[in-house]
Amino acid sequence: MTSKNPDAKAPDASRRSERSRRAILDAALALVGEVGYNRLTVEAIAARAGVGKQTIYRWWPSKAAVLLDASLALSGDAADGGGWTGFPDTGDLAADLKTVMRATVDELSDDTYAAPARALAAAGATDPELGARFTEQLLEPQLALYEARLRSALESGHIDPGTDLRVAVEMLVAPLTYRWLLRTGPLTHAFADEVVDRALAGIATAREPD
Amino acid sequence: MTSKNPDAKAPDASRRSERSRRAILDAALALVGEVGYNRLTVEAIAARAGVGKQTIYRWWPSKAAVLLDASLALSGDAADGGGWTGFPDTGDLAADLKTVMRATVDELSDDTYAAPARALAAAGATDPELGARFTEQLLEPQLALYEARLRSALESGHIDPGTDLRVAVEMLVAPLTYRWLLRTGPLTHAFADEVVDRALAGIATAREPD
DNA sequence: TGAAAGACGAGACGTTCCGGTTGGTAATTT
DNA sequence: AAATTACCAACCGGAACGTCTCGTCTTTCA
Repeated sequence: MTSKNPDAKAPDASRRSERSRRAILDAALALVGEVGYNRLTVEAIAARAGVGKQTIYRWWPSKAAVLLDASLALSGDAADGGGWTGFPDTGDLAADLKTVMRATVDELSDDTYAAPARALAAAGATDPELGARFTEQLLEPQLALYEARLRSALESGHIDPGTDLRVAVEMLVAPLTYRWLLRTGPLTHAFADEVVDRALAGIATAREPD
Repeated sequence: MTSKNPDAKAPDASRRSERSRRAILDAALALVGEVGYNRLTVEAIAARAGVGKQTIYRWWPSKAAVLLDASLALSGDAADGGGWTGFPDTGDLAADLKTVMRATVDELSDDTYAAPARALAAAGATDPELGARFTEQLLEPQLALYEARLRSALESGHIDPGTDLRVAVEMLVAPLTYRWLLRTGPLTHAFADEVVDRALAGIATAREPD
């Protein structure tokens, strides 16, 4: 597992088959939605993709890594397509946050996107190395968008200057993720709105600036 | 796996060996701390406990179920021992919450307790049935304690009467769990304090009552 | 008190899947 | 044209699964 073959022939990336790569990622996404992460096997991915197992093992160290790449490609496609890249900034912080967090609720309720994300979050919780990559590559970019929006609000005086923005971001995002992963309650737009309102009350400046 | 044998002879619980049961739970807890959840096997649990595999399969449907029972026993022991059962209620809500949440931070940083909890949370995220039992039997009792304390504060006028206490509880607990599971930052007493202060600001009454 | 029932420890069994390897094929480079 | 290299397919030991069969021991009941 951990021991690398010293004669490991570094594969030539320039000769890599893009067709196979896409087929593998697509198959992984489809299968994790059908059978779940635990029953997901490299063999099944290879069979579904019409690919030899070796082709998978050549380019990825584990099924978790395959799924991470697949999710990255998925979110990349979403960004290229209709999805937003930047955070809305209409000047109304609460409204902007609700817009995004409602969209997040919808996303987490859609199994096409949620199944692999859930699988990765779970796998990352017990596998520190994978968890680090998951958090860094998928989660942090999202959190950075929130933080940028909050910084904008802070600079325009809507947020208490003493606020730790990182903590503020997590207080917004964590309740949603918590309910989603642990299923402690329904994940609704109303819940998202309530979280935004309560969290903002905790960091807002007492009066409207200017 | 899922199909139950129709001729499944229900084992007679009254004849169950308490000695074996404890040995199995202890072995499961010890092993999950040593090798982690992924490498935890039923065979190893049986060997460590000095027990036949069948004895495990007779009483539990999966290794996850074993670990859940083990964790329940663990938290039960903690409650019987030095642990607190009721929530502190000194009249100072913020102080009481910080006391408990700092203790939670310490608990989540201690691998004896955290390793099985992390494994269960992860397994429950992908296995809805297990997740439901985990949430219901381990999580909800904890959340209920928080909610009771908040209700006390609400009745004594320290909290806005319009507050949804359930949401308030999750806004307190979720950030801690989030950092713990996803490792987005250090899990410290300072973080717990900050969360309490910010969350309370969002639900506190504007002035001290009476 | 003796026999039946049932849980127990130990471990063999067939299955599934893993991770790695080999062989033959197709495609690109030289 | 020849060599290189990724590709697909197939096969191999090993690990763990879940089921099962023993012989032993305790409990229950006739």
